[in-house]
Amino acid sequence: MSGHNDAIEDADAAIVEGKAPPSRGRPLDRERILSAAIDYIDDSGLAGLTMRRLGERLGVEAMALYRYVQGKDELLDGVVEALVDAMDVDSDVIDAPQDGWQDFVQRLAHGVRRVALAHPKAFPLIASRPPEAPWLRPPLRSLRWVEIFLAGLEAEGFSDEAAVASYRAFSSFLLGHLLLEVATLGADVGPLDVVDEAPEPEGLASYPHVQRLRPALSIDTSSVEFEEALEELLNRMALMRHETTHD
Amino acid sequence: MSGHNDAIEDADAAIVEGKAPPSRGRPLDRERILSAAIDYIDDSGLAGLTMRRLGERLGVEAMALYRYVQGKDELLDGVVEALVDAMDVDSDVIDAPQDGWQDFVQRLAHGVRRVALAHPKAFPLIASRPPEAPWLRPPLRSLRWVEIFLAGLEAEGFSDEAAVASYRAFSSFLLGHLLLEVATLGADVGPLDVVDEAPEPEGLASYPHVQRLRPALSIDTSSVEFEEALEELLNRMALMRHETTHD
DNA sequence: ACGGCTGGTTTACGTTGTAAACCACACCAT
DNA sequence: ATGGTGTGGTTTACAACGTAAACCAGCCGT
Repeated sequence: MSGHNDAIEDADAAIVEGKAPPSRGRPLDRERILSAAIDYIDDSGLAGLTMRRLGERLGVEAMALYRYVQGKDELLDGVVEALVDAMDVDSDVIDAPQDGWQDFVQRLAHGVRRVALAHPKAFPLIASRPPEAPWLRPPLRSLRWVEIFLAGLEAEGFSDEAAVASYRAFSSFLLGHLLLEVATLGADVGPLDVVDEAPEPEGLASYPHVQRLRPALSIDTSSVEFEEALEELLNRMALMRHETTHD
Repeated sequence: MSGHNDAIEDADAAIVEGKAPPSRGRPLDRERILSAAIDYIDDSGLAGLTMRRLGERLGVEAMALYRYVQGKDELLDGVVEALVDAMDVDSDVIDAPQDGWQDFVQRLAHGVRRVALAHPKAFPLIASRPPEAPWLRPPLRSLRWVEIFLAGLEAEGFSDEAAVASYRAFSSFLLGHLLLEVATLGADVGPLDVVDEAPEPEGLASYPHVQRLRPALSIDTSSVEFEEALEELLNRMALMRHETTHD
């Protein structure tokens, strides 16, 4: 299995001289745990993530994790929280100066997308765990984000209704699009583990259109489709803005 | 817990005269199992669904289920399959005569939505389980549907590209929108169980827009928002059609 | 030297999915 | 009637999971 267990025991015998603390290096903290969890999900799928295995990956016994995490649920919540944080780092939406709401929205969308694509197997968690506040929808689930979004739009003339409507349109667009993109990226979304490449859907022959268009139905890895859809959305938002704005 | 266990034992004693077979009525079949599973999820959440409990609900031991279902995974697949079937019954998309692709698409959308709202806690399964064919995306995951969709559009002048693009736009729209709708309906989406009503998100005070607009952020139970978004989509599809069509 | 904290391990238990063996009846040909 | 073969279920068993509870081992300031 591992082969570095012996290494650990070696250390166990060799700690006499260094200041080497028990298990490994620094004493483990919540952040290390969360990022280890994400790593694990990224390369072995959500289904395989288990307290014991996560512990093992960190060179520690499963129960050790419970000092930093309330339980598995809380750990998963922590994972989505971490992903969300990664998103705003990745979209520069907090500090970077924005020119116009379109730029802002675009930046946001791309930031979220980058993270989604970077962690295809973890992303669905965002959609599948209930947010802290029920009216806070994935993937924009942090209060800060929603605030920035709404404030940003209103600062540029969106009415309350227009801003809220835009928020909804934006988040549902992003969620749907990214979930589908991510799903065709080898994700095993959900409780199930990797399902090895379905051989050839039975009875394909009786569905001529599907059969003929099959290659086209696979998602393109390029971002062109996303780009176009996003463009659409921006237009739509622009319309919303003028429908109810009063400047 | 139940109190009809005794009833069963009564029957056990009383089977002498009737032809009453062992456990209960007819001898259990896959369909009964699946619909029991859906019922269970509907009123106790996906997380609580367990082979033993499902068996119990059917008046049978857990292992009995394995005669009709390969395992839990296969059972969950069965559940989504059942839901998808329910959708096409519910949207009359197979037999009912359609007048124009817009009507067709609208029917489809509403059929899917009805099922989603009828089973808010089960619907996310559709999004979370990998489809038989990887290019077959939720929520339109049956070959038949995709075929009908594509064929329907092409019959009315959509080019291959336009039809495929429409298919994608449609499914990602539907998925995103419904997932969000369903999520704010008391669903416990995913592996976690019901999380009891978050008390009041901490630090709400520092997010004025969010705070002020909070009621508006909750989804409206009416279908107006869905209707509008769908309308948007139809317009967009109409554009796609003429962009690449050649008649 | 010593009580207490910190960070971890051990042990233990209940619950889950499921393999394997087992059983009871119904049905049928002999 | 008599045995053989399904069919539809139960029993038993086990490994893996999440996690509570008790238990260490060093380090700390006094």
